[in-house]
Amino acid sequence: MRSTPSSEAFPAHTPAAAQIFTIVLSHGPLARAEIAQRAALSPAAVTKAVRPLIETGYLVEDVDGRSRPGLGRPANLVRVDGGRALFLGVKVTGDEIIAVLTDLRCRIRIARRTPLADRRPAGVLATLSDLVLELLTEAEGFGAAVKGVGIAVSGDVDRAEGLVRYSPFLEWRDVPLADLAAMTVGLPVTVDNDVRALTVAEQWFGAGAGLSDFALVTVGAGIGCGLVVRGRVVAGAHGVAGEIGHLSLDPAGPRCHCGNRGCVEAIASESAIVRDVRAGTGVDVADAAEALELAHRGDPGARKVYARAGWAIGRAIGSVVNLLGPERVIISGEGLAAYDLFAEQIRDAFAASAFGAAARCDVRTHPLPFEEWARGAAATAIQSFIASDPPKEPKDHKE
Amino acid sequence: MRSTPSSEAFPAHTPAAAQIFTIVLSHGPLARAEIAQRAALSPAAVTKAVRPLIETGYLVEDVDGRSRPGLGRPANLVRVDGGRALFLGVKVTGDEIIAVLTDLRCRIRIARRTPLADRRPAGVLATLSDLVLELLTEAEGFGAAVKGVGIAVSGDVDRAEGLVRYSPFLEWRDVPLADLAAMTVGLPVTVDNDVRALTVAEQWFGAGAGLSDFALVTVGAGIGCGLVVRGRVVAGAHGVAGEIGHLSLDPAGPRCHCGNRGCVEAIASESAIVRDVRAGTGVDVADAAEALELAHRGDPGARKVYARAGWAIGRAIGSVVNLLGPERVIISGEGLAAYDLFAEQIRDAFAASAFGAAARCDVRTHPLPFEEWARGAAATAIQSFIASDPPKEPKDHKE
DNA sequence: CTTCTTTTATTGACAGCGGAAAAGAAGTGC
DNA sequence: GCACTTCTTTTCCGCTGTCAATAAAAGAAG
Repeated sequence: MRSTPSSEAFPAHTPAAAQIFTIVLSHGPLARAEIAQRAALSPAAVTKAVRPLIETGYLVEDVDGRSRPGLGRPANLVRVDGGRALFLGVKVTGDEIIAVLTDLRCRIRIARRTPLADRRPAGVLATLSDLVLELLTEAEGFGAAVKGVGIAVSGDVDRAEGLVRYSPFLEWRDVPLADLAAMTVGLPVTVDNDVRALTVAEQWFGAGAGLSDFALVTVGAGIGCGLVVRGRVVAGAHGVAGEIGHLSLDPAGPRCHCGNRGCVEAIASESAIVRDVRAGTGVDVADAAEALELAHRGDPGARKVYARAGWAIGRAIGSVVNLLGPERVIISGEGLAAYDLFAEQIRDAFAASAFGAAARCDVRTHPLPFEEWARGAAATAIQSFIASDPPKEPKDHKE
Repeated sequence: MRSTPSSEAFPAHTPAAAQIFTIVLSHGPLARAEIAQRAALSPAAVTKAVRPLIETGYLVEDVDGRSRPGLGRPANLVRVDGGRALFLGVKVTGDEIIAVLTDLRCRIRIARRTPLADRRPAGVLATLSDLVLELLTEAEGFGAAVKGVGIAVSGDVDRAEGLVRYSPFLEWRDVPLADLAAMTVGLPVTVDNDVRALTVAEQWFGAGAGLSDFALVTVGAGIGCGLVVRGRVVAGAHGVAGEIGHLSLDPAGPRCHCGNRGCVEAIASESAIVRDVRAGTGVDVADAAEALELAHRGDPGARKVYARAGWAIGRAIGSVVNLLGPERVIISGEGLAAYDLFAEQIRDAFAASAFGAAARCDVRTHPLPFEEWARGAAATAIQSFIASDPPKEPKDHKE
């Protein structure tokens, strides 16, 4: 069976051990006693679960970790040894592939991007494999094995099956990407929707760490949303969830490619902003960057467009908050470059639409460098590795 | 401790046993083998978990239950003995209290309603206690003990604490209703938001049985929504969730009491419909029933108002579906009396706004007699009883 | 400097849950 | 009656996590 080279499995046989590891992963060095509290387990159980993880090197005792200068015996802190394992994260967009090599703590060691010539599955797979193999050879210098590969694709993705059901940008339908990729790279492969992948990264290593209910809103070429409810990323019964971009906010608004009017994406996506800035100012801006510059130079027409985008985003966040009551909403994405232009409108529109106690929700931003999407993919690989929630193993194709 | 008379606890000590009981409760008579499948347990585990439940009388073997006329040994079906325990469900509205006595399968045995003179906590509590005690004496004829009381209140309710944080209709703030009621009735009391309570009833005994992801939309005096994600009712980090009524659909729409424009409630609630029918027809209809009659008689102005309400409801459902991807949406509530007037618009607006695979969601209606809200409250009591998720016990006030 | 208090960590005994395998039970078809 | 199938139960067993007791590592108190 388990034919992958050097693939001793992760020694968290029990769900509790995986939970403990995840807690330590998200919350830095921790005392066993505190782990016990957070996991609602007895200290003894923690000791026993931690031991094999230390013996295999996934956890280490923090030597200088002497905390609590007050009473009692000081705690022996435990943390995850990031260098113990490596992972690859790959984000496939319509015109390029971004790949990162991360450690077990999802810290990026190397990042690479390659333009994508051919969007068809075979073409993507070829480019992807080259990039992955390149990173795999480079990874050899880091003294740890690569334990898994995560791939993030926008669209309707079935993670359990490793199947890309439909991706509009790539024009794919029912591509068994996990199996295909696993065959060429010889490692376990996890495939997930890009926004959900980013949400996992945020949940474990970012602004959502420790929260059981939060939402991640991405603003950029599209408007996306990842949802975490009771500590789990929402995937929806049909693999579709968080489609915040097509909430319709104004029946008199601009037409959207989805057929409706006044969708958030039809108002606040990059292409919508470029279109509206052109129409509103007469200046023939070529892309989002130029539109942004025009607004930053103070052009009132352009600023108005951004203000409206902020209104739409704030309204959309209000809808999410009213429906799910998250503890926090994290706004991220390339669109944050324009944040100063619509921060106020987002806040106002959110405050106006949030109902009752939902308004207590903490709305904040989190910058998102371009490798972040690929890092999200790596996070899903780490998640699969820990859960031993078997990703697509190279060989056996079970059903 | 456990001082409640005749309160031998429910003998499902393990989560698995509670899960098994819930499965049998929702899915009628079942063979142990099928229970094992649904619960992802071994048949042996089911046998062992079922035995004490049968010994205590909560489950019974269906004598005539010989299924599967085909091959193999016929199954011995097991079902919940509804008559083994009784529960009370109470719904508190602004001007009346509705109470039902149900059995363990949440079938209504008696229903009562009493007008409410005084909305202040003390007044409500007095009326509620009278009604509950009346039902408790009547319950003595049914040969089973009442095991718990559920109370449903609209607004912001913290079920874990049994606390009504804020109820606009009652003008309550931070009323520890569960403790207060438990003291006067001497039984465990569960307090929950009314829509969530109804959602529990739907999840266990109604159109949501067996589904892990669905939404319940109630149309009536207000527009509410209960959400079930991965088999659990969503309560939100701050106790607010499913506030579908204040999704804003049209910035040019009618003003809502929440301060916004074009909220679903400002278009499709009973009061909004009455207001708009008056304005649109010139007929001074007194209430929703008259408005409905006018529309049913074919008045085009009135019909238009209902059509617009249908549009708003369909849009709201579309938003829920885009965000959460439920398997099914159940439309219910007193507003269903007008369903023939806006069914088409709901369907169309939903279809137009649902994105991609989310459109596969099954949207259906489910009638809702007036006692149903109280039945929802009883369902929460049953849920607390099974989970032994301790509701508010009469005596000890821990924390 | 010794002793007490406080908190953390570990150990070993133990209970209980759930699985595997095998046997038993209750039918149909031949 | 016999073979076959499927459901149910029994027995045994491993494993997980709790409990209670103990060790360990400090500061505080006298």
